[in-house]
Amino acid sequence: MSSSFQAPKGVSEYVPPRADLFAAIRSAFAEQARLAGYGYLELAVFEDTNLFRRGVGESTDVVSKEMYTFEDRGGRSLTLRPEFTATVLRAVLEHNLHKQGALPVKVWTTGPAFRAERPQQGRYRQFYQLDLEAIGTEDPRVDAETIALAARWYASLGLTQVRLLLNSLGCRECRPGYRTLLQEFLRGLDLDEATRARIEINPLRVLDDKRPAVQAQLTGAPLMADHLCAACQEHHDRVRELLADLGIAWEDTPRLVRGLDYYTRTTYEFDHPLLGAQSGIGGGGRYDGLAEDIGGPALPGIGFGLGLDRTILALEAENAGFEAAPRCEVFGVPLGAEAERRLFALADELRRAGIAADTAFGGKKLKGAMKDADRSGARFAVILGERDLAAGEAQLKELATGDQTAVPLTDLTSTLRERLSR
RNA sequence: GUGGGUGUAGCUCAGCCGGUAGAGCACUUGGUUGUGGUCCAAGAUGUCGCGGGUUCAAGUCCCGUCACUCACCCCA
Repeated sequence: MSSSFQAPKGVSEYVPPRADLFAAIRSAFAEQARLAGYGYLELAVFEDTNLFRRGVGESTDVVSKEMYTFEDRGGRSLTLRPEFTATVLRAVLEHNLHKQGALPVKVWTTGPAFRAERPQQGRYRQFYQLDLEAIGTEDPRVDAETIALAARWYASLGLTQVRLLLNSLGCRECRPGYRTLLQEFLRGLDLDEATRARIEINPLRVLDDKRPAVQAQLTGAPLMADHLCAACQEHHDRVRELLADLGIAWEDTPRLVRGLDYYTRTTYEFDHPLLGAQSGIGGGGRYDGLAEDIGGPALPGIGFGLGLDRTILALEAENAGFEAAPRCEVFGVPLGAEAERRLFALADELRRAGIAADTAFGGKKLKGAMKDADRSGARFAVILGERDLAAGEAQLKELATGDQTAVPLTDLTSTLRERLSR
């Protein structure tokens, strides 16, 4: 019997044991970020609507039809963040992080984002991302560093089928000319009305249309890769050289375009072949004009957003074997009130020693408490009854093998620590 | 947002041409007065997603609605 209510349409929620996996992969990312010198940010979940209008771009689908926008009691227009980069950059500028220390400012954050799309597996109205940004330098080494960080994280989770799709979208010097060239080409094709409208608003997007009928017509389309200016070409070559130095594989994907207007130069996507239509598990790129677009100084930057929901799905699809640390290693089975007190204290002592411990609650009989021990996933059960108390010992049972030995009560913690490390 | 598919026990699902709801797993209890997982026996569990309609009778047919899901679109 559930209540009269359910979570709003398309909101992804996690409960144990899946939520424990969710927390564990986020912790694994935090460690990667720390090792590479990225600081943590805790930020606003909603913003002035204009931040996204100007940052993400009016011509994008995200801004034009997918934002959760509302008016607060003071009549201000606010929007639940549909992505992280605009918020992170706004916060970095607002808190003057770019003036306080060395550039680039290296930061990361995580949490929910919101888009009003029709939900399906891997696409939710409330979804979760990891976001990492390096702000304040054009050095191609930060492009490679951020890409490598994401790739190392995927690898640390045991994922082996993640593909890195790489492209360069040029800059304010070379893209306008290419854009015009592409528009001229596209106008000559046989396309539906919505796509023709897109040619005028956001022509690059037409390139990664998935429909075969459209792709077939695109074979001779001009590509950004053939029209990069000298500086962008040099930058792109350097990034690829650095990735190769690190042994990170990628696929040059000249048709790759991302749906957010701010991207310049390096643009990429992490893709997982087992996830169907929602195969993009992460993506990012450089946004050298974004800071100015939102009214700030000229500060180049690069970063990515990685989807936690889709990463969980990828882990499950690959059966990757990454597991959260166990919630219980030792389970106390008490028989009687005195044993309950002693094992309650033992659990506390074990936890202080860094060992996950739990005990049966509710005055269960031996059989029921042993069943709880089994279900807890613990390696060891500590059984304590009148007889054992009288003898000053407890029964230590290894659940997988059934081997049971008596251990003096005073030696329990040290014995468990020793046996668990084997 | 567009076009399909599916909603039956905690989970996975069966349920024929409308006739008053089932299986496996999980769960509870017992076989075991101090031993789980295996085995044996017994038991409990459903607003058949929700609302309306047709009918003597609806899980089954019709309409609506909600949720999930597949593709497009979008992107994480």
